[in-house]
Amino acid sequence: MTLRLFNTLTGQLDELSPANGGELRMYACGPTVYDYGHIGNFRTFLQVDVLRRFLKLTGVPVRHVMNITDVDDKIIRNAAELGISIGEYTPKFVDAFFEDLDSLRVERPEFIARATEHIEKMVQLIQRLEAAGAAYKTEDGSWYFRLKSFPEYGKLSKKDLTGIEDGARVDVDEYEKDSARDFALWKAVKPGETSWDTAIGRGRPGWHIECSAMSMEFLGESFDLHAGGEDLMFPHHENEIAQSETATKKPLARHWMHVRFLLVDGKKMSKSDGNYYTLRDLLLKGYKASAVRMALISVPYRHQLNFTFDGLTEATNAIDRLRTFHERVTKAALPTGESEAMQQAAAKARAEYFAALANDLNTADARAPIFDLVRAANTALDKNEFLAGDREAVLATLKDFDAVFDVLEDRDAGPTERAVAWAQADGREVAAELLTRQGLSDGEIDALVAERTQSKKQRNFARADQIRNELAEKGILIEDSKDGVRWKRK
RNA sequence: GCACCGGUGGCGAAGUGGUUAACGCGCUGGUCUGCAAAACCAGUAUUCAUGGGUUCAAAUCCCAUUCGGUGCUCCA
Repeated sequence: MTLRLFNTLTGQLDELSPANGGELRMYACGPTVYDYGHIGNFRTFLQVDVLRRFLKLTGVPVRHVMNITDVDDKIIRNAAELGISIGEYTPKFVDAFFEDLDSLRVERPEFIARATEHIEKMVQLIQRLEAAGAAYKTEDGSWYFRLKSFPEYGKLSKKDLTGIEDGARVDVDEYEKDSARDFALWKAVKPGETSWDTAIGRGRPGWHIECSAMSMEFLGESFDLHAGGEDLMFPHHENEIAQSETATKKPLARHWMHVRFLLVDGKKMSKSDGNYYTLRDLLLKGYKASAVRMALISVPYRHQLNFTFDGLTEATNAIDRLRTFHERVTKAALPTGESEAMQQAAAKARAEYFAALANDLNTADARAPIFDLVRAANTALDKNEFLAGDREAVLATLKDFDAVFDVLEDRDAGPTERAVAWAQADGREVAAELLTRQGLSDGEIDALVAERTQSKKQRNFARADQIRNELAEKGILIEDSKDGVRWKRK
């Protein structure tokens, strides 16, 4: 099954497959590590995760590179305010970023490329551009890309810049540029700023050059897919194309994927509007990492997603349904044999699931057949028509579902515990409820559940209900079934 | 201002010319249960922002209106 993915460059759904057979080589823009990641960042990384997981599920090996921008204006500014170097400033946020990715179960790209570790490659690329007549140095020692040297500029974002007059938006600090739209490749050193002493002078890289240099380093001069948030389309990706293609005379990437911004409560997220959330904020409000993952994944990447707390609750409950079902199918005592109906239902769900994802990663559509299967199987289980031979077929379909969604197994305690530990270490307030929930060990719960079962046998329902209520207060829910008692953490 | 995207049940969200408008959450009633929970069953949009048009046929195409969002500048 071949994935048909919207290609920003062509404006249509194009099949995505490795140009040279073998690995699919992709580059996805990563974070600028000047602060903790917010849910908008993570929507993009999660959607790219969906993409790479689906590729792997369909048998396409992936060579995925993500950059870490660990030098830029904001980082320099923030570090300066604290009176420390950028090398002292960024590690905390790099670590936090990867911890958050782990919490959200985002797979690690095969390669992580840090801007500050590839300065030399960037310098070489700028020299190459200079040789091609596309880069020039200004009096202060900065280097710029000459936009006029790349007539195709704007082909990705479909912008026609020919009609835009120079001077309309000239930045007064940049009067030395040949043209107002020429963009920086290298910024001359300023007093007190981090800089590198290089063949093209002392300074630091412009933002766009790192991606051109590092994608070339890890993926070659032309590769299969380049992805990122929609905001990066212009100017960032447009500039990457200009730099790379001018230097190599080859298409940078055949396929471009852009993830739409999310809204929070119907508005663009911003700190001043008070609707700005990091992953940690949500975990500390008691939401599960899996629910955040589910909520951010369930709306297809090309659609605006309106993030709300109701949406997180919905995701939480949907996951509960799936997990409850998964456990039921796994553990139920079943009559021997195979039922034609269930075999077919599992196969149909699987086929529809794959078809939905292959159609431009339609995650919303992909969920539907899985829930259809859950209902059909629950019904069969209730009627004792679900047979032992059906278990494998249904679990196989769930496994394919989870290969992309990755929410079935309850691993939510870890991220929440980490968030709590981080908040306490950081001197932040932690809700008491969150702490009490962590108060009971599995063994203690098992003991209480056993006592309740015993009480029930003795028809001491008062004691049984008392135990159930006590556990409920601590976020533990009990469910009696014909296959025994099970409990789960809310 | 210019450009783009979208308005589908209480909420989220599929579906982009043709069976009873997926799926999830929620809500109501029922079955099951000592009571719950889970699960299942039934109900919950005669209708897809509004008005007009094209067509044998439109949520799906066209026009207008309206509302919301985004981009044009750092931003995932």
